[in-house]
Order: sequence, then structure tokens, then C-alpha cells
Amino acid sequence: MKLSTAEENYLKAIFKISEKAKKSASTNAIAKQLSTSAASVTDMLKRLAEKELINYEKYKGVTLKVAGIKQATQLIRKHRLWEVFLVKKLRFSWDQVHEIAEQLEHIESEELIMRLDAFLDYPKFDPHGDPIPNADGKFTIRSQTPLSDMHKGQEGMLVGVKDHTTEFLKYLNSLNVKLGTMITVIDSVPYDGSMSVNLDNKNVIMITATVAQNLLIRKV
Amino acid sequence: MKLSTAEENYLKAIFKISEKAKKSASTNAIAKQLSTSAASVTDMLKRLAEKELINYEKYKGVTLKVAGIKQATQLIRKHRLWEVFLVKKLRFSWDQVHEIAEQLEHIESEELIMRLDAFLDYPKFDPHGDPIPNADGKFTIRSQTPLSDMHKGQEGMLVGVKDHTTEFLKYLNSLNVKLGTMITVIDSVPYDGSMSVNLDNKNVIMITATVAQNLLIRKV
DNA sequence: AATAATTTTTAGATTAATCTAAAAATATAT
DNA sequence: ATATATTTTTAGATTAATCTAAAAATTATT
Repeated sequence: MKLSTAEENYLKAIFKISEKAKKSASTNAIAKQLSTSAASVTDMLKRLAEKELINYEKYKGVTLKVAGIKQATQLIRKHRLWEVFLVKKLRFSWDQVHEIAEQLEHIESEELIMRLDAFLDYPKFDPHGDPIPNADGKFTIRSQTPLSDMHKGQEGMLVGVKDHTTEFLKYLNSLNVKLGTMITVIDSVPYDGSMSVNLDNKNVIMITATVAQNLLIRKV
Repeated sequence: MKLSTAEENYLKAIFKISEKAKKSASTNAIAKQLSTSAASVTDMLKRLAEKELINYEKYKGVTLKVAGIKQATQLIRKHRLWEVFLVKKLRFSWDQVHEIAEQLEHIESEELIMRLDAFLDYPKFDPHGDPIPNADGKFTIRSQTPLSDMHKGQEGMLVGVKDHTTEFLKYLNSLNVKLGTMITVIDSVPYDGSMSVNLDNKNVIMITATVAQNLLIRKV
């Protein structure tokens, strides 16, 4: 089924909200995610329900039906593959690619995505460390822990970031923190959750709890 | 100025029609080019005139203003760069890229196009031999003749095709005719304009006038 | 130049996606 | 459990882009 850009964006928003909250998505949550009004969301939910893409009962929130999940994961696949292209081939920085990929993900061509995937050597993760679903919608799973959950002396590699905003990523750039950076917890302050960490066994920096929560580590 | 996809498509259509006919574009010609109704065209022309992108007087046809030409050439630039990407990097055949490039050309990001251009090594021509305008909108000019205008004994290299339809390009594939193929006129029949031509000094084939008109040759 | 044919525009609708404001339903708090 | 707050839906408009059918203007033909 061919969907409009708007419809695709709603499906993706519902997918992301349900994934994070692990329950049905509310009208307001969707409105917030898409920066639109609750009334617009209600309108669109009716149309998506009509097309059998979502389960929707008035006042009860929505979940995706199988067809909706398929569409959403394909969209995420496209988005993340394009991000890899932008960073690996066009040498964009990881903080510049989101908006462009938001546009590219709506290009419709199966063949294009198959070839792009091959051209990029079938990447499993995007430039922010998020898993790229394969053509069947399967995500690669990887054990990872927020840095904020690690204890003094523990060590690991940065494999992902939770916050994708330009500001956060630029801050990481300024600290010279990137995917692959080795991080060791030197000290953590129970009072405010801030931490001292060693980067690549070279320099020690201090980060706040908020930052630590947004860094995903694969322990060694 | 940020334009909608529809507006961009109208500007491109007007550009192409005026370029070919070397005069103002009529409502019907635009409608035909875009497979839409004349009424829709009139509506859109009013809006484009309002935005100062075209010169439009009722019943008189339209021409592009400077701002409209700029938009149209940038669109053509994007389309042709994406076609190069699809053929050179993703290994699509030249008969498969048009529709995908029609979508990609509407992606909005100056930075993306600058980087894509560099990634592709600043190509001057697309996979069909059409010139790619540079960032300033300048086209590279090249002397070329339709094969149909050449005479017995004349020789040259195929540098472009006028017809971009899948059917025509697939027919050329079947003849093993591609950009770069050397073509010598063995014989031409005045009665119907058909020709016998030698390809790469290997084999001789017969083509109709229609085909010959759509093959652009740079004479040696 | 008058008439016929063609082209273009207008009038009036339609659809998708959005909005604000008001009403209705649900959830929360005393 | 009743009142209050919050969330969600409905009602009614708006905008961009499209359509068909009819009217108006232009162009072509005898």
C-alpha cells in the first residue's frame, strides 16, 4: 500500500512512542512527537484505522497492526540506511544528518533501498548506534547499558546515543566522544549522579547524570 | 524561497517546454507534460505569477522570470546529479533511474547537493548525456548532431539521447548501443530516412529515422 | 469577415491535511 | 463520590492541489 508522507510520519511516531513506553500511544503523545494539534491526530487516526494500519478505539490510544508495524520498520530502515550513506559516503557529521534523512526516508523504491544497502555493505547500525532493521524488519539486538548504570572501575565501549539532538551530539564532538570511544568509570557521585570517566585511557572528564543516561555502553 | 513539489514540477515543465520550443509555454503544453488538466494548470499559473516566478498574462502563455529559471535549473541539477549517483554508484541501468530521480530531486538541502556533487567528482553530464548545470546554473555546451543529420561515411561518438523513455533505452541496450559507442554512417535511405550504421567498427545495424533523430553524436 | 474549431479560463466541487474553539469523555484529587 | 483537571473528540474553517463542465477568448478556415 502506498502511503502519504503524513501517514508514514504518523506510523513512525506511533511506533517510536509504543516502543519507548511499551504500551499504546496516546493522542497527545503523538501530537507532541509530530508538533501538531491533538485534533489533527484524531483525524489522522481515523484514516489510519480505516486503512487497517492501526488498532484504534476512541479515547483508548492506538497500537500498530501488523501492516502498520511493517510500514514503520521499513521507514526506520530507510531512514537509518540513508544516515549511514550521508555520514560514510558524503562525510556529513552525525549531528547534521537527521533532517535530511527525514526527507530521504519517504523516497519510494524497493530497488533503491536494496541497492543502497548493498552499496553500504549491509550495515547493522546507523551513525548514532541505532540498529538498522533488515529487509524483513528484524532488528539486530545488542547488550548495552546506559553509562549512568555503570559503577566505579567498569569499562566499556560507546556503542550508541539516546539523544539525537544536534546540541547533544555537538557537545559530544567537543569532548571528542564518538562511537567506539572506550570509557572507564573513574568515579561517580551518588548525590547528583555525575561521573568522572576516562576516555580511551587518555583523558579524564566530568559529565552530568543527564549526559551519562544518554550514552549507551557495551561493557568489556 | 521554499516551494512545494507541485510548484517545482510546474517550473521544470515550463523550463523544458520553453527550452525545446524556444518560446512561451502554453497552458495545454504544460498540462500534457504534467499529465494534468488545463484547469489545474491555469490555477497553478496564477499562484506562480503571484510568487513572481513566472510572467503570465491570461491567454498569452508563460515564460519564467529569473527567479523561476534559477529554481528550474537547480531542480535539473539535482535530478541529473542523482541520476549519476544511481547509475555510477548504485549500478542502476540508465533506463531505470528517471522515476527515482523525479523523487530525489525534491529533497531540500544545499549542503547535500554540494557534497553529492563532490562525491561524484563534479560530473558534467548525466547518464543520458544531458548536461548538468553547475551550482550557478551554467550548463556545459557541447557540439552535437542528431545521427539523422549525418551523411554516408561520417563518423562520431554517441554522446546523448533525446528520448529518455524506458522503451527507447531498452531498445538501445538490446542493440548494445550506449554512450561512447562509435557510430559510422554506412548508408542512409532518403525515402524513409532509415540508416545503416556501423557500431564500434564491429557490426552493422539498420535503424529507423525516429531512432536516428534521438541519437546525438559528437562528430570526429 | 463570419463561422467553426481549439484553447484557456472560470465556476463549483472534492480530497488530504491542517487549524481553533467548544463539547464530551476520562482521569485525578480532595 | 463528587468536583476539578486533563485528554480527546467533534464541529466548522482553511489551504493546496486537483477535477469536470460550462463559458469566454483566441486561432484557424472557408
